[in-house]
Amino acid sequence: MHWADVVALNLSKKGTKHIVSTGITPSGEFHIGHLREILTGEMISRAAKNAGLEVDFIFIVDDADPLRRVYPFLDEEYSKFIGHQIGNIPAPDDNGKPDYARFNEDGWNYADHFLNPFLNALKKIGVRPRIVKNLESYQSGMFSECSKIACDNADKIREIIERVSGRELADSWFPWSPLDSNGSLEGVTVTGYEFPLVHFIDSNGNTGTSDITKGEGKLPWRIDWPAKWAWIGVTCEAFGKDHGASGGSYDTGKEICQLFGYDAPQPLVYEWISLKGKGAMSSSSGNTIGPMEALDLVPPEILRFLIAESKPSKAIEFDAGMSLVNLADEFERSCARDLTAEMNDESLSRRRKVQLEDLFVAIKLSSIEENSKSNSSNVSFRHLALLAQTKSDDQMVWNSLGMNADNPPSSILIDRLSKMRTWINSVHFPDEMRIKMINEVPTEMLQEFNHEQKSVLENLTRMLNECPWDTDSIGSCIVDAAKSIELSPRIAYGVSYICLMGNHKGPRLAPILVELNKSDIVGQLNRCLEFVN
RNA sequence: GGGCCUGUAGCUCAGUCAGGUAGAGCAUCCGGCUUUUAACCGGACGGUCGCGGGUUCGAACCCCGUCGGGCCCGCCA
Repeated sequence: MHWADVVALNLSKKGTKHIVSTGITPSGEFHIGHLREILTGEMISRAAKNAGLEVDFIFIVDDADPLRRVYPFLDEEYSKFIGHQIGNIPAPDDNGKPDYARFNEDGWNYADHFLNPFLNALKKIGVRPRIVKNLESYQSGMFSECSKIACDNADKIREIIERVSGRELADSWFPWSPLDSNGSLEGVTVTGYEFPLVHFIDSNGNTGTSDITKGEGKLPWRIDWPAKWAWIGVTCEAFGKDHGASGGSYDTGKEICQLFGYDAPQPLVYEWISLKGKGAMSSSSGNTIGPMEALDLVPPEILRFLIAESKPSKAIEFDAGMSLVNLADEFERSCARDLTAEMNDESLSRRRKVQLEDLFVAIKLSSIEENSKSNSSNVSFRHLALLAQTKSDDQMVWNSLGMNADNPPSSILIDRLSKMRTWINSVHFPDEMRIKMINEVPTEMLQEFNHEQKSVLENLTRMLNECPWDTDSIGSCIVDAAKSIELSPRIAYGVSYICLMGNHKGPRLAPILVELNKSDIVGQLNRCLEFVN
């Protein structure tokens, strides 16, 4: 059974109405790793709906969290905002400096700046969660009841956190972080509490009060999380393995939740996505790839498939090079198969059947529109990559695929080609997929040349030199170089690939050569010819 | 210190939760096609399932141990 269906099955045992929650702090650029958080939750929601459950899928934006430090993409000017809530400070402009103008005019804040492009990407991926913004929720009093319970039970919560996480909390620790008069959550020490006011002294020695029913501060993360479960009514949440560790925030949250009179949601811990060969994904390293960037390279189904086909416990290694090519091709191949028919084969082993079922569900979950079948273009990415590299004109690509005015390419395919061109022009496109002509003489291969190959090379060099430089003529030249001395054209192609690409095989040659400089090609062949003679 | 994940064909992995004679894709090789889409079609090669014990009629799968790899537990999703 597919992992999403397993979770759905568990949920169905607990009731028919469910709220599946996900949450992210928009403290910087989003990357593919964040997509796992959202898509894992979204796929559980879909599976639960298919199981006949009533499901609300929400995305909690933790914009009440403070800015932790001046990230590499930020100007040093942001140091004065450290400790301030990211939904309350200006967004960085192109130079990483705070954009006060936009902030003052239309409230464009730091959190929105990073969140909005991600939401746009989600739309393209077919994810439409109900957005819950943490900052607003605090300000509108949604957290009031839980905050009161937390403050009233400060000792119990302290006991839970210290016992479960094994960490010792400072004497001054209190389950509420007040905002000081400057709007910072850092360096503030709580000195007293009587509902609804928390008294504090800030880092400058100024005293003040914070009303916990008005969002003049926030609950610390380990309490904030279970408080959200309680007031929203979350019944299922997928979260990263950091929270899932023993003594982590899920463990403490589970107990703290009880104080709010609520049972913790069904958990699902997922593994991280890392960049292949480059370690963990991080927005500060230039190598990271964001959802928006990936969407420029491949159709959105592919990104969904990445998450759907891997069990959440599986660490995913990803890059926008060969990993993506293989992933995309696997998706294409799988779509083209008639899995329903394959599953009906009675002779299959149980395991094989389960495997097919999981793949079937994974593909279904990869479709952008719920419950629609994913469309396959029946053209592999490798193939399309070749065509896109050898033909600068789209129409020539369609012709090559046997498409014309009567049999036009689908909009899916047109989009796919356009993305392929973007990919090819990007740094992500893998070298091994790139068509490359060689300049050096492939001496080792040429040493193996027999008499026939030498003769063909001689013919080829001479004929190409006299050849009009268009696709048909070049094609004829290559063939004639062999045929004129009663040899198979195959030999001529083999010779061409070795001399021009340093390989025994290759893609259709004439359309590539026509794009290149004739004298360069003939020159290369001449150097090879000199060597064999 | 606590915990999680992981080790299966050259590569990437599925299969482990419900034990029943080892699976897929890629790569490689062979064949077909031959003015050739590194395309496509057909086939082959390829694994003592990290290691050692145990349970069982039967273990990649369950239990115990062990070795290797990755990661999380600093109020940071």
